[in-house]
Amino acid sequence: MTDTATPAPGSRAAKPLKILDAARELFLMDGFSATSMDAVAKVAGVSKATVYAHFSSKEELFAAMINAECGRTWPEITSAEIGQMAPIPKLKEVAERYVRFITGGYPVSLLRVVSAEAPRNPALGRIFYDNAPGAGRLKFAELLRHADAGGLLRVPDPLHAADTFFAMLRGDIHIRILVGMPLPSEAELTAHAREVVDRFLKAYRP
Amino acid sequence: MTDTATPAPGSRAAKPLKILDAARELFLMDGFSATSMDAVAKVAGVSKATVYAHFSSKEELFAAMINAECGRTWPEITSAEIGQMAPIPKLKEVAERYVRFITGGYPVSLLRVVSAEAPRNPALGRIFYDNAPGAGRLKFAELLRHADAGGLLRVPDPLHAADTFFAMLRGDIHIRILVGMPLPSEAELTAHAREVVDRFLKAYRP
DNA sequence: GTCTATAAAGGGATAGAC
DNA sequence: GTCTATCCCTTTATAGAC
Repeated sequence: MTDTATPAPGSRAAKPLKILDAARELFLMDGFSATSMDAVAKVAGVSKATVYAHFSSKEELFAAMINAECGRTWPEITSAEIGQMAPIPKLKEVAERYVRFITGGYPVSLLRVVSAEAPRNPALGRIFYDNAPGAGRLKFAELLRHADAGGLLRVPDPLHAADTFFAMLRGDIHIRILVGMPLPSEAELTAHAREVVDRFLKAYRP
Repeated sequence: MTDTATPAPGSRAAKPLKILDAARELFLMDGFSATSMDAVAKVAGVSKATVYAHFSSKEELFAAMINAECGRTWPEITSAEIGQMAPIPKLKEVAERYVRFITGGYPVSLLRVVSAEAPRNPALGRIFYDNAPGAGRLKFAELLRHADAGGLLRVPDPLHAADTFFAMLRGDIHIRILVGMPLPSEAELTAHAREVVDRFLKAYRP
């Protein structure tokens, strides 16, 4: 299974990776239909026949790209060092990280293309969901269960509370970014995250 | 200005409307790039040359369609009869309507195509935002200002609170639908709306 | 596996008749 | 305004040489 390791630049398996890189860049920027296999080949620095030697169709290349991106290790919104914090700083740190994460260009682009193709390829939507938002909510619900057990919060339905927490953090901002409106300033983002944590604590206070 | 009224089926201006109808159907289903002008002409029941006689390019037709859709009267989430209700039933009614609205196929499709084209056409994103989510939040913020004045809630930033309210209602559900996952049952939707209203009231209690 | 060259189909847009 | 027919380019995908 040496193929799964990152290959050296000159090695054989370097080309499929270059193709996937090019596919990511173009599909995420222009969407599925507006991206041509010619463009992918050009950006990858290979011939179009080589692209087809590794991915039998445009649909398959797109699916492979989405799978690869969803399989990535997403930034650890709820990481190990957070586990050691006290509950309230923990919430604040998660909020801060999540807001930064969802306003990043890359997750926005990924959501855009996945949602655009979802009517024709719901399987990819499911993969995206399970790996990105779905994974985060499960972890965070666990954190809320602990906060409940510790008596800090009263959370009868941790999964729904996790959804509410992240939804509040996305707020209006996420939709605005999705439709191409300008990003709020860093200060506004921080203020937003803090306000949301305060409201969330109040809403789930015992 | 007789052109602005709905023309009779046989009249001259009926064709531009048929073209716009076809454009809406196809663009919302397949996205901008995957929709061909041939298909629009076919669905509209006219020749392609006629399409170009009214809309000088594919981009212009798309923009005209988005403009027309955003200019529509959106369902009155905050309508006149709601204005007569007591504050809490008012919130519940708005919540119920909003959840039904955003889970409808049509608003989801519109958001999908607008967000997909937003990187290349931010002006359309702005039009969409100002007419749909943007208009709703302004109205609802007004409602919250009244609730604050009446002493029911304590809302220092009504606009942010309105964003929070709608974001909580979108919750995880909106993302799931965007990426093509199945809709929750009617009962789940109702339970969700009620839970959110309760949490919101608690979070903004004086 | 990788290339160049090309097939076969479909795309946006227009000319010219009525 | 509306049609038919067509131009010209791009697209996906493959054939065949190395």
